Amino acid sequence: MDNGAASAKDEGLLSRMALNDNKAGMEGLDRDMINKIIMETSKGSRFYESELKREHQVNQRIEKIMLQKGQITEQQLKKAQAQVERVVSELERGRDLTRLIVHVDMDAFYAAVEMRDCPELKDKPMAVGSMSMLSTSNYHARKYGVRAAMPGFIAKKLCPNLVIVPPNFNKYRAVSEEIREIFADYDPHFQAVSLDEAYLDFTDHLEQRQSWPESSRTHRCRTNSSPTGEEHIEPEEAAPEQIDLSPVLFEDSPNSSPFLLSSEGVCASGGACEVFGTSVEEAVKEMRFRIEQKTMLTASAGIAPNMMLAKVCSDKNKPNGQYRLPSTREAVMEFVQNLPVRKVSGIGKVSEKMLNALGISNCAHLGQQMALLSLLFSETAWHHFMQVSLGLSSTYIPRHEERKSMSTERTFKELSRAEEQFSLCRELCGDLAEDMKKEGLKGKTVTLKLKNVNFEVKTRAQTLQSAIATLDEIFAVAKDLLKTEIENESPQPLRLRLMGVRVSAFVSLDDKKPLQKSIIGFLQTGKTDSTDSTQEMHQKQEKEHFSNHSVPAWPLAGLPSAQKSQKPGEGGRTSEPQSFFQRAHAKRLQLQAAKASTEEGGQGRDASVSAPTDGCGTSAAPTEAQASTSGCGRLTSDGLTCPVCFRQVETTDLNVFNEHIDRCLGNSCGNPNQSNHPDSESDLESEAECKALEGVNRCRGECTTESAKANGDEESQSKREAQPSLIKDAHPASSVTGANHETTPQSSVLICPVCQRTQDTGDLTLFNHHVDLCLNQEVLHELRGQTSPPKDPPSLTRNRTEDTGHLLPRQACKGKSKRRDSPSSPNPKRTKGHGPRNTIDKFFRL
DNA sequence: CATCGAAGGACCC
DNA sequence: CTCCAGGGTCCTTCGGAG
Repeated sequence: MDNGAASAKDEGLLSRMALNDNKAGMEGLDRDMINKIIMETSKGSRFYESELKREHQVNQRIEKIMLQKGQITEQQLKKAQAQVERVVSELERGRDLTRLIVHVDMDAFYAAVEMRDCPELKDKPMAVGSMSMLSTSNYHARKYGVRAAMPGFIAKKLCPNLVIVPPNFNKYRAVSEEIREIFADYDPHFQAVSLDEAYLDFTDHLEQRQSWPESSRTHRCRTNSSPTGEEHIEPEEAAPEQIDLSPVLFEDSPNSSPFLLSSEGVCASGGACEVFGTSVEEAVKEMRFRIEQKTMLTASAGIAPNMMLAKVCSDKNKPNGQYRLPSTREAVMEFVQNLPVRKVSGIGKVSEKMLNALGISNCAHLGQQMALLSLLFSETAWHHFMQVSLGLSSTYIPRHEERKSMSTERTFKELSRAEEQFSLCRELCGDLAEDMKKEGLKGKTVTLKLKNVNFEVKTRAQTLQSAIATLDEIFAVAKDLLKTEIENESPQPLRLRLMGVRVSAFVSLDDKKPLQKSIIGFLQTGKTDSTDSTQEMHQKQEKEHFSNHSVPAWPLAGLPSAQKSQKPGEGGRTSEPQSFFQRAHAKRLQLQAAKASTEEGGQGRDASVSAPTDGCGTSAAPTEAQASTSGCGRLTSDGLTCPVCFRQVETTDLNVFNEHIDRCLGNSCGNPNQSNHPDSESDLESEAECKALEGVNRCRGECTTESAKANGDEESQSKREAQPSLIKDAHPASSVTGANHETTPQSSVLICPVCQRTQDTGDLTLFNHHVDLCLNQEVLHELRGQTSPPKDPPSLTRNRTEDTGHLLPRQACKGKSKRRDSPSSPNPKRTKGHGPRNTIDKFFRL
């Protein structure tokens, strides 16, 4: 093709194909050269054509939007502007700068782990992945333009010397466990985003930290020589007990006692000590320091008043650094003004391009164009944009909820023969069934995913009456779906390059009555930390889940075909009550913490954080040290040391070594997460158990899916029950729901999660009523700027319809406002207008 | 007319 | 020589069943 046409095409393609130097470690490279190579390598491939096509579609979307934009009248814009301003002030009113949210992110995680375990890789450009796809690359490789999500063969063109190491997830998982233990010390409710990333709320920790003696903020440098031989090289024969491997003072081990510290504090030989201050920065530094000491890997962190900002901040000083954004409106606004929209989590390539087309590239523009955006995008989308532009986002870190689906997919050369396709399908179903079994899942929907050699993806789903879980059951459905597709293509065979099977719409497996768990779970979370309550025991099976999805943020996922039709007057009534609920919970925890610390120096809850005298047994000592995978792969004269079995593996071949680790992990803890749910309430003696319990608490939702398996028969249901207060609204009609409600907390007592008082009733309706009242008061309290103490029971009848009050008053957690009953709202159930309108809801409306 | 399931996408890591 | 992953979540649109 001639240059003109080609370049024009490339121009558009670049946005999809070109490397985006969004990531750290890519400054100052010859981007043009790199892009040229990428293009030349891709040209003509099916993938390339596919991208071209998508690019085209995006362009059409943009054209459409531009067209709509052109038809907007002054009138409309003006009206929109007013509307926007209203929302802004509402959001502004709810701005919360009191929290200290931290986002931690390991640097080039997978690559770093591999480098740590194989020093030879240290000075070479390397990446983890395969010839077809890289997961991550080290900083050395990034200089060549090699980065995550880039196929290996292209990376090789950019950097012929690139070493590609196959990923070993089990190892990363093990390391991840280590850092999570540290995270838990600062926020037992932290949310793990992925193996190497997490959000933590440091607020409580900081509060307690203020009164900590210096000894509690002192940490020892590891004296072991690192495989990488980085810092102080030390004699091999490190301490026999490796006490020096673990930070001197910290919860889980006797080592953490100040006494021990002092004894070692002498820092006899080379064992230097680090003392950290009481500020957030210091606390975060300390955390990073500990991570490095323990795993020999570095992490970066961002400190800000909310999740979205923290995330952006953690990227600021990426390799091994941290950045704090002051908790003042001015600082936040200024920070946001210059923030490129693409940096915001949730705004990807497509969104960026569309916004760019509207002349919006940074958040300042975003704010300026809100009126326009509100007319061109869906409510969910523009609300999100609005929050971003104001530097607002969730200040409450939600724990992960239970998984919603499970799947397996595989890419292969080209598969056109039906028999092979069927057998592959069966194989996938088998794998999936196996995985599901591990977590005790059963689902009603089976989805078959197919991608042909032209990269066109197609999904076909079918929902059954009842949930299934076995190979045969899944295959029976998947097979039909596949068959239909094959027949559909008739004479022509399906030329597949990928096939996947997914199961969703989980239902509580086995005996457990679906419902109750959430209720009980919720109630119990109330006293989650009171270590003695027997309820604790049950709680592990329930996952409290405030239903909230406050997932990070997704702006215009689907295209927001500017529905200008969206009557402003009708708009989002949904508020995210959840936030209130969660806040109530959070607040409660805070109170407890405060109480605990004043009374006992934090014996119960947070023992892990504040207590050198931690009550959790003594067996812990070795835990941190030994568990450390950092010792892993330590090259010795004749091999590597397995971090799991601690045996020498006679090999220098990383792959062999990794396989060994896999085996060990497979045996010992096939499923670390689900393996230790303390079922007996008796043994809490060993620290290990304490930990396990703690893990249950904090992982609830994230990893306890198995024991807590999906509740409810349908998600809607589970959401509905998330909140006790809503229960009363449950439609009796729904047999399922109704039935579920019956399953009242048998042995446990009803304790109001808000006021903490035990309620003298077994009747959930009554109880819910009480909770509602409490909640309402709390909400009122907050809305009034807490000037007025809990006042009389909120008028349950009041109902101002006036303003279509959008957005929740305070922290608007990510979008999802448009749904009539925002799933994230504490009031999950669809209160179809009738019935006692949820009281919480009412509040939001005024 | 409100709800729901299916299909297609965007995004994240 | 080999020519772009896999696991998830959520949003939006659309059409048919209730």
